Amino acid sequence: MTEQQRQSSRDRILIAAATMIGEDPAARLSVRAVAARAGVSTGSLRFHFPTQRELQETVLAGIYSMVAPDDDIHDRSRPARDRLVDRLRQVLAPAGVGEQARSAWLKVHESFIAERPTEEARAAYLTLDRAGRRQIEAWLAVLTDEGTLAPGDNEQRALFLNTVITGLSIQRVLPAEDTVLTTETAVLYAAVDAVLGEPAQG
Amino acid sequence: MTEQQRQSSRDRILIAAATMIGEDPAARLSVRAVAARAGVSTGSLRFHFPTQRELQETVLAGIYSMVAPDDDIHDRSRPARDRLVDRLRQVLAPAGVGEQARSAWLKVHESFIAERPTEEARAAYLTLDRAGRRQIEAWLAVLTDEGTLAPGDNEQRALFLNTVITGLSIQRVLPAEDTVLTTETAVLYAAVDAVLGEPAQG
DNA sequence: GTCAAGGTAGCACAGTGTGCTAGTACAGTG
DNA sequence: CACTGTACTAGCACACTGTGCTACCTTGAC
Repeated sequence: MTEQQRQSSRDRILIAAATMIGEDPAARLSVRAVAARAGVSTGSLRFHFPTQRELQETVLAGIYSMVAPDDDIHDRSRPARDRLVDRLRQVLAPAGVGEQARSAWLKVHESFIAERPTEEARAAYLTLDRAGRRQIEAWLAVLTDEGTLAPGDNEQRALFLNTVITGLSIQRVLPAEDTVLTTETAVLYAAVDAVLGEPAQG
Repeated sequence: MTEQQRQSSRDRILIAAATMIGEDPAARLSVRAVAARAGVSTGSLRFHFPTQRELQETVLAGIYSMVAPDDDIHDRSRPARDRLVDRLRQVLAPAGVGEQARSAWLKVHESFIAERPTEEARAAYLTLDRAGRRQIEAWLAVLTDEGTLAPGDNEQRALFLNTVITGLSIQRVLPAEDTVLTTETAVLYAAVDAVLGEPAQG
């Protein structure tokens, strides 16, 4: 039962933390709060997650790993902003978190920045980047079609959202106070609300 | 001597805090540390600066005003969005363009990403980053005071704008189709409009 | 003199993250 | 069977954090 116990305890912590984030995206995820919520001692929590940062990053990774199906953008039963945020999260997901994010970025840096990139590398990046923007544009088109998003320059909007995504992914690599976990969701919604024309308010 | 006492005590605190920042830009400016350094009790510090944030902002404002006067943000003869965009451009300026941007980024990369950063480096970046956000927040406060910007969570708004700035500065380094400059302005205005609550449309 | 402010000192409280130790359950091994 | 090492848990202790509160002391006005 050791294995089951280990899983169940670690999972209980993660579930508790994720739930707390779900209830309040700005939740602090403090040691004692999460431990109490999970019905676990602080020591046990420390055992599974040696540092608080580690816990928060794991939770964040968990949120992003819940992949939604591609056609999720069409699901009108959910608010458009939620759907769009989910899609953007999917774009952001490969960036990873913590150490993973760092090594992922190192590759990008190596290929496109460190040495003045070759024309070939440049072209490769451009098509990749353009593909990302087109993808975002496609999602926006869906929302426009269903009337949720006012007709307008979706290319421009996609460009804007893409910039926000880029900023967020870099902030995952650079040092941060607590994990981006608490702030990232807020920023994503702010960006989406800006595009959807709703009052941008945190 | 009341006036002199008040000034000297308040000033001693500010001087102590500024000195600590000078010695170590990553200083945390905690209540007890500053109080001890200024030769003052924590209670006295609390009296002059009811909240710790207030102290930190005052110190930062003092430092910033020496470096760069930001009068332009007050110029009501120009639209608020233009003024704010200008200020953000100023933040973005040190990032440079083209080759300059590349080498500037290389330094950041070297210090904070390439090697897993030391705790010291981490802290240094954090205070730098925080200072930037506070600066943006200060500008937003001006707009709130003059009634242009609806009262709200300016900290959150600053966080959002900061993310956009980060994204733009990286996009200056990464390969781009045409000059980023044409699209950059549009993105900046989109972000600013999002914060100002105007219909976000380029 | 009396009184009220303005300012100071310093403790108390509720938090925070992390380290440490004692104890438990269980697998593997003699 | 006993023994041992490992995985895990519980819970306290420590050194911090920011803030509220009370007691005390000047100092100036009346």
